[in-house]
Amino acid sequence: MSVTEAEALAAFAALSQETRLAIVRLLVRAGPEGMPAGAVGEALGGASSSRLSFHLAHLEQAGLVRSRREGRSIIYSAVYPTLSGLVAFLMRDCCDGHPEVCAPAVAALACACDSSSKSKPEPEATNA
Amino acid sequence: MSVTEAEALAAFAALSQETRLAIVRLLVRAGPEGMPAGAVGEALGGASSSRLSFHLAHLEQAGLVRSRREGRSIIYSAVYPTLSGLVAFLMRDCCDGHPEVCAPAVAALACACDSSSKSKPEPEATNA
DNA sequence: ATATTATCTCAATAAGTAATGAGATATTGA
DNA sequence: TCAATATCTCATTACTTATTGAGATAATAT
Repeated sequence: MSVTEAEALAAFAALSQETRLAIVRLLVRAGPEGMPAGAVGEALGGASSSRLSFHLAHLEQAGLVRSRREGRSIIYSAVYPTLSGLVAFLMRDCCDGHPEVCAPAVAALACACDSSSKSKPEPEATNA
Repeated sequence: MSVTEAEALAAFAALSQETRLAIVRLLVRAGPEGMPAGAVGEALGGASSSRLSFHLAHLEQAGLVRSRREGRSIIYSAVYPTLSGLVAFLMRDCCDGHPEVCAPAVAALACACDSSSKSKPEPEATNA
């Protein structure tokens, strides 16, 4: 759950690239089960295999995604705890001296996660 | 409050550099009033003025900080709505298909912002 | 074993980003 | 106006990162 500065830097760097940000968004939406590299490439509109592999490896090294082999495919999935930790890292700093600025961020989250944060207080599955 | 993909990419790129991340954290803690460029440089342990100016300009272009002239100093301050929007951007994607993964993120925020999110449901001051 | 599918690895090239140092601009006080 | 303070701008150099294409590795089916 806690993210070091080095980890945050790596994660931000990974997220600051168009292809990688698209991959992360795609995998986050794909859910914990993830999807094979080939499907990611197709969804991105045909990225070359080497390029795709490069970005997936970068994301994996940054801890934003993970992979597992399944048959002849390699399935990639988002690592939700890293995303949560990144948010916590930013907000922790944010709150440190001026808690009042956190309200809007929490409000934004509460809005986006309306059904989960208000109706489903169930224990998390993939959090760190 | 809404952040486009291009804005998110710019913000992530800005946050992925050690000096700039340190600046943002410093300014976020400095509060809405901000602090002069020179003080930022000193707090960072003596960065050259050109280097500091370069990074501050980068952050300002990414919408993470803003500046105003005050006497002979230029005061920089964090733009909280961009940070909130960035969080909302990530979480919006996160929630889109799998709301259950948001719970940990919200919990992390609620924990970090305990006093503000639970005791002070006052209207936000700097949100977009 | 061989062919096929799926993905990774490597080397080369191209492009973008950061640090440095010199100098320019703006504000204030003598 | 002149000097001092505070910060920005520009050019150079060094470093890092992304793309491409060829080829290697792993798993499966015939």
